[in-house]
Amino acid sequence: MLNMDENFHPLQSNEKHQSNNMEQPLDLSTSTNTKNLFTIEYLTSNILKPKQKPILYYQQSPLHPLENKNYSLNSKLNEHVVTNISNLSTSSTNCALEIVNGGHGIKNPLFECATEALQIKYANSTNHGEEFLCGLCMKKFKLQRLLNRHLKNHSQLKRYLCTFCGKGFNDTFDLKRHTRTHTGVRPFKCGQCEKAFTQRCSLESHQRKVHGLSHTYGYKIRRNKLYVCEDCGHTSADPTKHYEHIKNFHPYSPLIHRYYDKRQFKFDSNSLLSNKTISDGSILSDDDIHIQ
DNA sequence: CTGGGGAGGGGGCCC
DNA sequence: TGGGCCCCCTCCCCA
Repeated sequence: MLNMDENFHPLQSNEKHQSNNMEQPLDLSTSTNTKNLFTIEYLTSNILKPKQKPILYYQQSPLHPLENKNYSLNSKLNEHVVTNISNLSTSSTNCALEIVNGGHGIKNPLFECATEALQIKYANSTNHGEEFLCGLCMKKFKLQRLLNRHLKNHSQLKRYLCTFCGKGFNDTFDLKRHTRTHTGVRPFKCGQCEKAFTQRCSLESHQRKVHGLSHTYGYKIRRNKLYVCEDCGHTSADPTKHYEHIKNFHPYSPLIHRYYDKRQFKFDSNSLLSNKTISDGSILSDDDIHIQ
């Protein structure tokens, strides 16, 4: 059983940053020679070596990749991006940067123009009857698109880059998961002790090994979805409360404009939001939420 | 050896 | 059909 933070209060900005524990974010600022800046050597030479345990949310400040300016909150960065979208679209860079993962990542500007991934894709995609075979590792897939995604795993060039450390991922969810190592967000809290984890499987492993608990889920059965605010760590099992939290505390979050996207919010049929009738200014109470 | 952190990779759903 | 997103299991590394 997970205990949601029933008395959530947003931390003050000076609480979110541990100045004595700050890593220097990767310099992704634009310049007159953007293409040279985004070389593989550049992107990999700045990856930070030492591991540092997160203490509070936000050890590092979210960085605007074009302007090389740090913001106290991810939502502040998003606010700036939103209000300066016209300037962003007319920037002088030859490689237009696209921010992903709520401002914590960027699309690798090298990915689209590089030919390596495409060469791998078209040189090794073979169809053997009902199966699709990877020519590099001989793995079989039921669908062409699963093979295509698998082929990207053979490329060292990653589609998405972390703005904190420059590490690359092919999946935005992997980037989001990785970002928690920088922000210190630990959504999965143990109900038996004070421990919290970045991944659900880590929590279940902890509960199984330390507390002797065993979950009742079958193999590969999906758990109840937990909505996580990657800005401040607020969690909720209720999509409506999650939406209201984002709207009230992070009004410039990109998620605000995607309430209709069922990949982001799965409202039930009784929810006002499911009918797209959003109530402005309504603040939901922070009830204690437990999920099995 | 054990527990925790982090990541790789595949399945599935929605846009 | 590809992209995006979320989830799962699994593995590896480290203290």
